[in-house]
Amino acid sequence: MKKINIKTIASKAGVSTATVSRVMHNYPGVKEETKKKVLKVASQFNYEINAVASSLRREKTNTLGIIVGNVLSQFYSTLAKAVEDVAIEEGYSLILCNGDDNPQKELKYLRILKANRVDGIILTPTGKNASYIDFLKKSGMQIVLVDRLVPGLENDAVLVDNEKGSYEAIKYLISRGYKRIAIINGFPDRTTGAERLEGYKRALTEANINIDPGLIKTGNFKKRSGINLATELVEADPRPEVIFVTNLDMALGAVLAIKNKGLHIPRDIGILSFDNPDWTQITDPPITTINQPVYSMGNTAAELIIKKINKPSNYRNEPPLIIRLGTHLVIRSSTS
Amino acid sequence: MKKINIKTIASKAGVSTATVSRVMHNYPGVKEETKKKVLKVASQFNYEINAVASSLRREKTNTLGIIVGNVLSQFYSTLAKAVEDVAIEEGYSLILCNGDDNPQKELKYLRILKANRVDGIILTPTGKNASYIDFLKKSGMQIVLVDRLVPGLENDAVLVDNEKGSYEAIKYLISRGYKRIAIINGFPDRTTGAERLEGYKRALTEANINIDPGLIKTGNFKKRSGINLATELVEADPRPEVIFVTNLDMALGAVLAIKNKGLHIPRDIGILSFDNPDWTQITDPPITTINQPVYSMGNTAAELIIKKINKPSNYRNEPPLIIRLGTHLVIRSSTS
DNA sequence: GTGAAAGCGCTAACAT
DNA sequence: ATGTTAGCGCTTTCAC
Repeated sequence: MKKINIKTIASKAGVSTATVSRVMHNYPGVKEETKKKVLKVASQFNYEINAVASSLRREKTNTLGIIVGNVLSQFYSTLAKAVEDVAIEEGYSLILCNGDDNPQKELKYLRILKANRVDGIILTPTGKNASYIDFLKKSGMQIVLVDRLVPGLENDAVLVDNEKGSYEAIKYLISRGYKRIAIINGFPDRTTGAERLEGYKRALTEANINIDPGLIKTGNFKKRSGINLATELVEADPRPEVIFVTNLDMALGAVLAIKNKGLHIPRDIGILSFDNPDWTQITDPPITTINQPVYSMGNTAAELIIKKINKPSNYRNEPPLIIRLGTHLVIRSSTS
Repeated sequence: MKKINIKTIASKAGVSTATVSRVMHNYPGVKEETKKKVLKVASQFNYEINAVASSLRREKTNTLGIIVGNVLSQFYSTLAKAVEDVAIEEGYSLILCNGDDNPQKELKYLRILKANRVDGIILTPTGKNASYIDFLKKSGMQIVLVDRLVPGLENDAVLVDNEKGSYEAIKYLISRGYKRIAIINGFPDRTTGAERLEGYKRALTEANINIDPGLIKTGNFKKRSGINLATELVEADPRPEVIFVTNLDMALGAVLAIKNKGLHIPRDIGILSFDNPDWTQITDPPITTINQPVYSMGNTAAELIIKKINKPSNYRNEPPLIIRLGTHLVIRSSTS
């Protein structure tokens, strides 16, 4: 089948390529009759503007890139969906990249997205590539961070109030009589990790509970580390009364480890976790969680980046816009 | 900051643009010294080939499109991850589209991907746009279906043996003494729905159990319909002894509905579901599931499409390649 | 081993 | 209201 391009359509419709272009983009000032004629030919041939050529010429791709940790995690897939929903609404396509929370991979993807001249990048950063991100910004790329910040980089971001979320959760635990409260945290060099630990410490300190380094464990936000660290905690003597886990992948691991030891939640030990997908309702027992507005984060980030793309001048001399959304505690029966 | 393109690099390095192109693509036949010089300048400027221009010229974008139902569902996000893993390995980017199992949206996305001149499309089809998909194929687009087929369209596909998966599951239930076995199925016009129902019927028929239309419910693969249909089933008199649910989103709904009625699983009623994410291990009770090799499906589909892109002639006169992967039953305590 | 130049398909400024 | 045309940045053929 021979190639159909704007010239084909133009000649079949007896008009110039400029007119075809105008019609396809629904520009005003084309006679109704001409328009109809062109559209008819176009649909006859199932013609679509070649977005590659169009992007080259306009220096605009109408494409966004998103780099997430790993879409296998419900947190990130929700983020991706939220961004895609806005993108499609606004006429953008979305290139999906799984950075695996690996700084090298992140850098590789940033370069790929740059090469593809996406109009903007939404990034859940590892925290490591500040200088390259800065270079991208200087060369005109729009970037919005989600969930975390990059130390040493001033950039717009949409996040959750992690410190407060943690603080309130621990305060709740204390109010329920818990004293030996352990934490399984993720990477402390991720701002989420650092902030959640801060909230934990603040709540304990305010309640005059000693901060016991033996109760602070550091994992990598993955299930495996939840299993390992929960096992360590549970084997300690005395064991903690409750474990606060800073994301659900690790919490899943922790629950598995606890059950594996034959212990009962919450009678023998309690569990409280960040993140709140549907299925936490039907686990044994249903898990008390800190609900983050994940979809809203993605949505907000996408809307922000599109606004910035459309009117970069509005943001040029502004300080970085940091949007913090609130969390809320969902009390279920994994804490007594 | 002024724009850096191949000309900039060429002039700074004192060579022609052709040479820069050769170096950037690591073509042979460039003097080592020239190469070094060019690479040095390129890295100085953080230069990346403009993929948009390159794509236009080569008529190849090194981009794949994937249209999934909805990445919020673990099934689809796993698929997306599997495809992305292969894509990046092979030097492709991935455009993610959430078709929401809606034929109109699917068509819209197919057009967008066409406009973007992706090299191939991986699609979990709604089953509805056979003629447009056929047109795409005729205009040279590579397409691989995943999980389902499109009636009336001959196309390569990677799926699971749904009929057999269902059949074995029901046979297992019968062997455990269950007789009144209900099914909550998804869209019967999706091939997955149809095939899973077939397996259910075959197992019952073989065991000389009457097929009771009152025990066959049809939903839309979403949680809400799981809630509604399970409620209907549970309120019936006599109620079924076990419900076979054909995906996990609906099963989650069903579990919620059953608990809401104060019934105990599996004492009062059993549950068995397609799909097997990690968390089905820690639900109350852990759910007996039909494990599909979702990641392998995505992987296989991606590898296939890239092979087809690289050597379309190998596939030109072949009959459609239908790859069926096996499932296996994971017995847990939601069935007794 | 390297360079010159045409052209991929489109858009937008300008001309009519 | 519509047409003409230069040029976006790159790749590749052909020439040297």
